[in-house]
Amino acid sequence: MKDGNLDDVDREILYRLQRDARHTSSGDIAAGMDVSASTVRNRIQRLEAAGIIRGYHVDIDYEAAGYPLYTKLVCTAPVDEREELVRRALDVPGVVAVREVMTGDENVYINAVGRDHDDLNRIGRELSGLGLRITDEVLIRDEYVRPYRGFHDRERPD
Amino acid sequence: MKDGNLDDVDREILYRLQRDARHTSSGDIAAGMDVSASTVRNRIQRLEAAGIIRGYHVDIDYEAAGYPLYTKLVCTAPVDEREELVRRALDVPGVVAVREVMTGDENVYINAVGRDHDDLNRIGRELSGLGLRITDEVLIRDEYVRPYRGFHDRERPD
DNA sequence: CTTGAAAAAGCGTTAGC
DNA sequence: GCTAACGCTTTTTCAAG
Repeated sequence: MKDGNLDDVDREILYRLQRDARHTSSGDIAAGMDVSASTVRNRIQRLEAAGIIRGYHVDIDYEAAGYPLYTKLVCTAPVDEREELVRRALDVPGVVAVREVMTGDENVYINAVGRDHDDLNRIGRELSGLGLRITDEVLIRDEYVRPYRGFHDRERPD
Repeated sequence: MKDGNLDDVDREILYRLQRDARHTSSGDIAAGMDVSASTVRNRIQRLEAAGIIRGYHVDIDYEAAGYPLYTKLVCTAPVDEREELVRRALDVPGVVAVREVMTGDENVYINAVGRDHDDLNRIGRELSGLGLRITDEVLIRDEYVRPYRGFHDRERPD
C-alpha cells in the first residue's frame, strides 16, 4: 500500500464508496467481489489509515437548500503568505472549499455559497481584506461528479 | 421544505454529514440536539427526497492512490451543444467532475486525474476531440473542504 | 411530525487458517 | 492476508401519540 498501488478489491471499494458512501455496506461490496465482508472492512480501514480515503462527505444541493448562489473565485496570494491565507479563507462564512493550485499567478481557488448577491459581495470583501487578490469570479450553474474506477478498468462502469 | 428553508435540526444534520457522512449515525446527531434518533433519520430521508442531499461521496487522495496528477481544465463549449458535451466529457477516463458555469465564454470546468503527463495529454486530446475548447489547465496542489453550517450560525463551528 | 420498541442488518474484534 | 464467529451498535419497520 505504501506506493499507492491498489488491487481490484480496493478499486471496487473506492468506486462503490464514490457512488454512495453512506448506504453501501461492506457486505454489499463483498457480494460483487470474491471476498468476505470482513476483508472489505479491513481494506477500508487500511485505505483510511493510508490516507487514500480522506473522508466521507454529503453532497448538498445548495440551491435547493436555500443558498441559490454558488460561486467560484479565482484568487492570487503571495507565495509566502499562501498557507496562512488559505487557512483564514476557510473561516469566512459562506466559503465551502479552498484549493491550492500549482501553476501560475492565480494560485488559490475558492468555492462559496450565498443567499443573494449581498452575501457574495461580503464574501469577496472579506477575502480581499485578508490579502487575497480576486482575479475572477464565476457562478456555477450545475455540477456533475462521476465515480472513478481508475484507468485500468473498463470505460463505462455501471 | 418546499422553499428550501431549513431549521436547526436540518442544518446540524447537513453539518455533521459534511464532516463524516459514513461514520456519523442518526443517534450521534440526535445526541447533540433535543430530538430522537428516529426523527433525525426521518429528516435525513426527507432531505434526500427533496434533493437537498444529492448523495454521499468518499473523498479520495488521488495522489496517495497512485494518480499523482490532479488537474483542472477550463473549457469553452458552444451553448447549444453544452449539455451533450458535458455528458460525454464525464465518460472520458480520468475525468472525475464536470461543472457548468453560468457566466462568460469559459463555461465548463473539468477535474481530472492521471498517473502521468501522458494520461493528462490523452484526456486533453479526448476532450478536444469531443468539441470542447480547452482554454486553461492548472494542476491542483492541495484541497481543503470546510463543513458549512449556513449563514445563520456562529462563525467558527467545532 | 415525532417517538419508542422489536426485528434485521451491519460493524469491530478476536481467533484461527 | 483472508475468513468465520462472537457481541454490540445501528438501521429498519411499524404502531401510536
